[in-house]
Amino acid sequence: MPPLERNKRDVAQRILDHATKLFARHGFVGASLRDIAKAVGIRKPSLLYHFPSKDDLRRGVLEQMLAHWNHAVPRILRAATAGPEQFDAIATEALTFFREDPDRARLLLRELLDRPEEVAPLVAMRVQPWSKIVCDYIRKGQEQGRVRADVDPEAYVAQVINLVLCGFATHISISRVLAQAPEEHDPSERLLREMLRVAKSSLFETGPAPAPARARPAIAGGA
Amino acid sequence: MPPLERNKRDVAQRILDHATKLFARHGFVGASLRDIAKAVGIRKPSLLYHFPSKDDLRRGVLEQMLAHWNHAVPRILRAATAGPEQFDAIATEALTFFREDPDRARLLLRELLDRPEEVAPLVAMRVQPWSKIVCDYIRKGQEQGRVRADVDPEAYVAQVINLVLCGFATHISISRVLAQAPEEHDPSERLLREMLRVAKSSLFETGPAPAPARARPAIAGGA
DNA sequence: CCTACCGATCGGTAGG
DNA sequence: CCTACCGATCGGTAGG
Repeated sequence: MPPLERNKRDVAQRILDHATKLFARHGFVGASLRDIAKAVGIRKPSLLYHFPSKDDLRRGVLEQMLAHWNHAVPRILRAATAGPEQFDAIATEALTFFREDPDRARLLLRELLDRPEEVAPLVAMRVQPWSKIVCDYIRKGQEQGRVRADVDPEAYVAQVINLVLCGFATHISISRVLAQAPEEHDPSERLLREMLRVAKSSLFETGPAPAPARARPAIAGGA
Repeated sequence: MPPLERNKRDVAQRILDHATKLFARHGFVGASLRDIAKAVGIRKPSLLYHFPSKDDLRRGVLEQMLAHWNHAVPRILRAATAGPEQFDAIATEALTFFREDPDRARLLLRELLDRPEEVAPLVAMRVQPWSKIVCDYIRKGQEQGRVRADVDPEAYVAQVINLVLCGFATHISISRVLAQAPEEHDPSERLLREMLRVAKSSLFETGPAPAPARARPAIAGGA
């Protein structure tokens, strides 16, 4: 690639990054092209050379985030072979995506609020493949009796998405609601642990709770 | 109250209602005073007579919503004496608040995203009293062995708030993600049921499963 | 990548 | 409650 082309791509990348942050923080209408350009260190018309309109920039930001998600999915699914331990692995992996940058959750939530008709199918398309896999595992787990019979797989996945998305997007605010005791240092740790616990215990037949030692002979479980 | 005063209040009320809807749909910056005034059927300067600035209008909208919430709380807490059946009652009651008008969830979520520092303490103040009560019931339930020992009461309440708030705010979008089978009529029913199930089964020691009848003598509990 | 400029729309005011 | 008007800022263009 010629150095000029490379340079152009770098600038576009920096624009996308700063736009992501400002859209997430102030919303699409709340973040002006001037502000974004200033954050990048260029003038507004220069920004409009890379992205012909504000809406083009918005789509670019959304696409980049979904592309990042696509990149994280294989790593997530590699850990998905069901069972309580694997659940922790897949969950931790999925949480990492938003933990890396909470602006992702905020941006996605804003887009879902601002343009449901446009964004929902876009998200659905990206979610469907791994949602399908997770649902299949849930159903298999139900047949084996590991997973609660009353779980509605698709609806369960939707709830977990809600939990994670909203949890990260508002975790600052919700932390404060929680932090009535000001001596607490990082309430988000507590919130994250409980988020995981809720998702997990509502899925599996029996939680990891210390079973009341009913003196049951150990069973050599099949794979 | 003189008829002129009464008329003024009615107009202010209609302004608040339309502002709530438009703020919820397009966000605070995305909804202009002109649009709101037009929806009410008056001109912009007339609107500014009732609410001196756009920010005054925003605070008015937020206050009205929190006031509505305060009005609903006693009804909710009346159903709160813990136990699996009461859980359904209190949950249904709480859901009614957002079901009456999903714009409430959208508005609150937007405010939490736009102005976390300002809104979080405001919400915390309104949530604290009943959150405290619910947490006490959870702890009592834990002592009695009805509620899972590994539940973190405050964090659990935060997760349920997330679940409900985000669930209603984005239920249109999330429904579409779910509705891969187009023959489904109302996916929101499925989502709501699963939302309730997740909240419930992650709280109680054993789900609504037939308890193994341990023939425990009834205890006349003191206050 | 810039300066200079465009019409449109924003929240808000004057004055009645 | 209105008409008329304000400066500021918006997204976007011309032209280099």
